[in-house]
Amino acid sequence: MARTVGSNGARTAQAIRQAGVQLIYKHGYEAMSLRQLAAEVGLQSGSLYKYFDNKQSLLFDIVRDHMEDLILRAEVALRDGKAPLDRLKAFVDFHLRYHMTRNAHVFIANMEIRSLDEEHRAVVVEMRQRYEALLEDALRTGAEAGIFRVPEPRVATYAIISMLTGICMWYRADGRLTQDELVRIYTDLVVEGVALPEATRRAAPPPLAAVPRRKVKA
Amino acid sequence: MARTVGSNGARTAQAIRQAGVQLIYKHGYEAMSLRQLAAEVGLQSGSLYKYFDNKQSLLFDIVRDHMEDLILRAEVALRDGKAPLDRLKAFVDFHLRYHMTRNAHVFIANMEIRSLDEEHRAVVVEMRQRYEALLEDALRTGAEAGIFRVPEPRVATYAIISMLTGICMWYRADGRLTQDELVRIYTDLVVEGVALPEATRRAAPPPLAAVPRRKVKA
DNA sequence: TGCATAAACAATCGAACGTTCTTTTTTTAT
DNA sequence: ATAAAAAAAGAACGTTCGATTGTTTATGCA
Repeated sequence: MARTVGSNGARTAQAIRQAGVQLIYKHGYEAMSLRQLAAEVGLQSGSLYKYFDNKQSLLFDIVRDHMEDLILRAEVALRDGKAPLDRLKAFVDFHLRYHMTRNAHVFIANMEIRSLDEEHRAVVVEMRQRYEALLEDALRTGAEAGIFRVPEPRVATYAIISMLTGICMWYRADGRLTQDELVRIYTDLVVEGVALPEATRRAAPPPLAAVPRRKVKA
Repeated sequence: MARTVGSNGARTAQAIRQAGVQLIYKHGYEAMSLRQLAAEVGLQSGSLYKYFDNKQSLLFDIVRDHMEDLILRAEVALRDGKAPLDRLKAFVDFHLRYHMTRNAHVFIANMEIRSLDEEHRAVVVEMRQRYEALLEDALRTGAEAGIFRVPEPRVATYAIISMLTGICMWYRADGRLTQDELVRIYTDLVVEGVALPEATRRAAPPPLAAVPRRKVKA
């Protein structure tokens, strides 16, 4: 056998990418062998090299593409960013939903940075900083406007992003809570943690709408 | 050569453990080779097997010991736990300082769980749940007492722990902010995010003392 | 229909891996 | 002083890894 019937380069490339994401997610980059990956898409390991230069560049491609997508969508989500509080809420909403949906990609982008060599890592780190700046800017302008209590926007950015990103460690689509409910819970946590009471009461009546808040006590 | 002058089993075991932590932290468990580890402590790779059964059990020993230490110290820190708010603050304080100090251990325990085989992983997961329960209990009792606004203690636990643990991704001992300052910042974030306004104002005047709070505006 | 090209196979390379075993040297205890 | 025990060396093992190469087959276009 050589070229197999119905084979198609674009489709195979796609399959390799998808299987690669899943395998790296499950076993880690180092632990995933190219033979394993090849078997997953029904190829011999050597054939993979039609689709990437080497194992390292496969990882980089996956991470870079993911980061590009993340930044692009985030910028869209915050585009008509008016008040800092709105941008903060939009960021939380976007980040959470994205991380709930792209579980594997996100995990890889966060955990396998160390497996990238110097130059590739530098690129990804720079992209991540660009992404983080979206939140940090909102926090900083909010603090300067006197509606956020954020003495250290950089630290708060790290803290909030860590908190939100953590959801991809345990979220399951068939879990007890819906995406909307989770977004609600996290948004409350973040907004209450960051915004001055006056700001929230003035700017946003009851934060979203549906799920009853402050059921406890009165 | 065979046994080297001044060699000592206990000391070597210690050195192996330490070097193992550093190498796994830097390169990941899969990426760390035993030859690399052996070279780090000045041994031949085969000689390592005097000190562990195999690579897997080295990882497990490191993670297990760390988790035991973590839980033990946490229980001590929360021992005289009175009010939920005090226990919450104590947890934040402890968790942060521990994670700032034991950077590498913490990172390994969090990231290399996937590299453990079934039985070992089950043990570690169980320990982690025991640790998480310390925070979850505080949140739950606080919510039931009506001083916390926490509709989902389990989710809030994940969120808070993720946020706090994230500090070991960027904290450096020689950084701009001191441990005390960081503890202050994070504590404010968490307490404000979780406690009802009445509770904080009544129970805790100005949370700690030193660093000026709410400098922004009035 | 014929042909260039794309797609995949099949075999193989050297290096590195975890692990085992035997031997040698040092230390310790008698 | 001597024997037992401890500590490490060092060689070798079977495997697996990422990567390379040459070949074969299917496809799409002229």
